[in-house]
Amino acid sequence: MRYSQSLIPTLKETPAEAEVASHRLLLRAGYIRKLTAGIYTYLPLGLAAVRKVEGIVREEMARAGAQELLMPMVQPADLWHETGRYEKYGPELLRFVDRHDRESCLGPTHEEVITDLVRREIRSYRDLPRNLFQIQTKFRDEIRPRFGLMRGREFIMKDGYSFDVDDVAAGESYRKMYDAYKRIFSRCGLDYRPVEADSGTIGGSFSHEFMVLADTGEDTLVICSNCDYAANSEKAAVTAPPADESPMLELVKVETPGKRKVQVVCDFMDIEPQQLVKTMVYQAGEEVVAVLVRGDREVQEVKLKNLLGAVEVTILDDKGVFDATGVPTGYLGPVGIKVKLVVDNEVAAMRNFVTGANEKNYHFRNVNMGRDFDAFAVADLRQINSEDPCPECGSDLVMKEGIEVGHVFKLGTGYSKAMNAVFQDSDGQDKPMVMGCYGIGVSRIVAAAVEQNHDENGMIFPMPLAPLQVILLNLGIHDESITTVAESLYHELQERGVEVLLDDRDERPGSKFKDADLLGIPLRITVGKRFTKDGVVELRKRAGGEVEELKPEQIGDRIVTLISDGMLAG
RNA sequence: CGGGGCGUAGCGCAGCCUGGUUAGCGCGCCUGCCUUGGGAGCAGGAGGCCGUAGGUUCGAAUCCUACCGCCCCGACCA
Repeated sequence: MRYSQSLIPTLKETPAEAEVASHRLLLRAGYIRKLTAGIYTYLPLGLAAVRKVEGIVREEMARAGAQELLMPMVQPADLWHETGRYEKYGPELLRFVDRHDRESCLGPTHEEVITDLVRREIRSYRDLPRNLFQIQTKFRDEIRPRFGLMRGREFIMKDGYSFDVDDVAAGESYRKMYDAYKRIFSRCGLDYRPVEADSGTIGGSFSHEFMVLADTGEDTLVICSNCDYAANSEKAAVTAPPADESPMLELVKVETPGKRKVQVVCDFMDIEPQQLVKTMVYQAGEEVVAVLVRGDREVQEVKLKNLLGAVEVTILDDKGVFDATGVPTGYLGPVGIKVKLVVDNEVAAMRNFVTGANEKNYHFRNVNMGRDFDAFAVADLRQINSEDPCPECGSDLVMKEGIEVGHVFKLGTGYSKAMNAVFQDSDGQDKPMVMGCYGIGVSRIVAAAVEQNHDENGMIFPMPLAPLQVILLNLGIHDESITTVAESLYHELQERGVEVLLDDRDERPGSKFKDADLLGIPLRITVGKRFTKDGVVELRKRAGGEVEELKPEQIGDRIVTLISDGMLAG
């Protein structure tokens, strides 16, 4: 590939829209261009990087026994009605009608389509298990696309689905995918962690996310400093403290005029936030629910959502709270509250705490559950933090930011039952297939790799993901001997199967060096003055910047060695 | 959708508050000379419906209204 004939529109200045490193650098290096919010064109180098990820995914999927197919992006609403997700999925599902007024949608994921296929084609337990995947452009009408390829509305995803005869076999399929995912992300040269995760809109009983560690990640992970425990913080179980056995004191009503915020009430009553319990009110589907957590804690809405089985929970504003409870915010409490009440298990273990009195300008002291109020449910409802112990071994936890690049789910029979995807078992009975589903954000991996591998000069691709392996700089376009060497190296490397970009532009050396750094190609060969003077060319690693000076005839072997080393790394 | 911000040349920005000749600057682009190991220099040049529509005004990039688009923070997720 000749630079002079390529579309690699590098930018000296950073476009104003780009915030994070991957977005900034992918734009600057001419890998991607935005068409509209959250929708990008992959330019030749960007596409080449995507193809590298796809290649690794395909190899590992094949190794794990999965087969590739390709499903339609446009899907009939009927299928989505069968599982109830046409309503449930929310506005992220882009719906439209075609010329015949048929309701349709753009596929954000393909459980419905694959299940429809499999229920038609698979009849017998003899045909199971099956594991099918595709690599395809998905569309999700994200509320807020951001960070370039990190969260687009249109993105490239590998999605796979397994079908098994029973839970045990499904567990085996899940494990195979889990292992394949580890190999994939390792081969991509990423620093990642598999973590326990919430299963979200996809549903299902059990799931893991694969998180690339990066400060710009949108998720927070908790990782045990001692054992293997790692989880998404929205899922991470908080260990309930032992019950406080101190005697219950008499309930006391205290006038607290104008004192509404936790800290203000605490200062006024001379207590710590740990002795106060706040009452948060949520709209959960049709119903309104109050949640009790300690004054210094945060409600984890995903946990609340799962407890209530709600599609969505949103915190109510002041007006909503007053309409639902008749009490202004700041004075809410569990005693005599008019809405469904759920309690964090930490609160359930407390004695003699302070809450609002459900009356403007009053709070209670010495509130106790069981005596003063009862709860609909007690559960782990709060956000974990770094002071909490590991739920597995009790050791300290570390919190880190992560980018979700993969997610595996045990789906069970939710979809197969809803869509009547059954097989006939050896005993002659029809049984629902047990499903799993497995996603990888292919285009997101490119962004994540850049987040993890860049410096002030540009991107630094790990060899397996690099769009090209070598950039060869001809610094003497007008010098015949230099050009002869550069051209012959170019041809030699190509013949040896090396992916090489020859910078044959009529540019000054400075520009070529800058662009080479920006593009992040792992190996750089420079043919210039030093060849004229000493007969050597320079070989430099983008990562680390080590330089070797070699005779042109030594380059080919050295490059081949470095590439194979780089492919194995990680 | 809630909160904040921004739309002026391909990119980055100034001008707007306080309306008034031909709308500027840097980078990039084109031509020529010169230069060639870390985004050189000189000279000349092209490129604007100042987001769109309406309004106020003798006069609007500038003031007002609406709409559209984009970015950032939150809920969503590969």
